[in-house]
Amino acid sequence: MQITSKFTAAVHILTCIDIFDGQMRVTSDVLSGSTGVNAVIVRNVLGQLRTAGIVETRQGSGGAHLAKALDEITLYDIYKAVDCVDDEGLFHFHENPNVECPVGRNIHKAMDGRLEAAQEALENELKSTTLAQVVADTRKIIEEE
Amino acid sequence: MQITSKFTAAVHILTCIDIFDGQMRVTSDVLSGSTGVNAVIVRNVLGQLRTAGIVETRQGSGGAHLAKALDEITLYDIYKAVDCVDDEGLFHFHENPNVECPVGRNIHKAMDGRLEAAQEALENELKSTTLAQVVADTRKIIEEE
DNA sequence: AAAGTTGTAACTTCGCTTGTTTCAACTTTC
DNA sequence: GAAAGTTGAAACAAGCGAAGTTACAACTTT
Repeated sequence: MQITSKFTAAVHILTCIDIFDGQMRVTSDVLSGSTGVNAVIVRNVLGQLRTAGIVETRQGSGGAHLAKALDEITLYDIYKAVDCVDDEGLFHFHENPNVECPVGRNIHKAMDGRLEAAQEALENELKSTTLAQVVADTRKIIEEE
Repeated sequence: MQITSKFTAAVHILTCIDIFDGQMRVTSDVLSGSTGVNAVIVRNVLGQLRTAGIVETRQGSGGAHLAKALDEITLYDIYKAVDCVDDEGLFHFHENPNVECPVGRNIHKAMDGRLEAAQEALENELKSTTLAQVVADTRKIIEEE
């Protein structure tokens, strides 16, 4: 099992927008070309990022722009925006533990806190990284090529 | 996307083995009854846990037993045993970034370290929790019922 | 008015997770 | 040693979600 590639695609998309905005009109077609992700999927991702207040797009005119400063966008913001995990959480509990069994009816309670803590550890790490860092690294690697 | 329920099922299974071993023969049927998970799946999970050196099972005789002390089994050991994530890692990178594009051919390098750090944060949290803690909590909740 | 772009819905494809069926190999018990 | 119960494993089916695809209305710019 893996976290949807929409997440890495979204980071890629935002990095492109930052780097190419001003030089060209960054349309969903351009972004599809760079990411290798279908243009409709790109537009879906852009839609989710727009809902989250991370980018600005408009029908007709074409070209996406960042709606926030790079260092105000964390990887967690992006991860949340593209719905990597739903309300159920990262871990999928087996669905029919037997309530007739003392373990079956209590295992959920015994585990939930620990599963949440693990998920939180992941998310805190994502919160501590900003898009500014990723873009800076990308620019640096490009310059060193 | 979610981490396979085999993980929580495995923890449930191990908890049952610890609590019921001695009182009854803890067969895959018994475990299937408590977890609500198909008995064949239970046997698969037990097989993975056996490969990892966490439980002992034998053909014919029936009944699983723990192969280690409770406090020597971490949630991470179980998570690894049941193959929650493969070698690719927890995050799924979009597969065809365009190497003609400076961002496309470098985004992987720019992100990989940070994705690994996030995954590690999750796994470290799982490493810090032992089955002993989960079983202790489960017993406590049962007593308080 | 024409051309290009976004937003969205409906459908398809593919792979993964879980369940199911089946059966050989093994152990215990009578 | 035969019967009953259990494990291990393979093969197949069903269901679900991710990603791609097609199609088109709404919008902007020229």
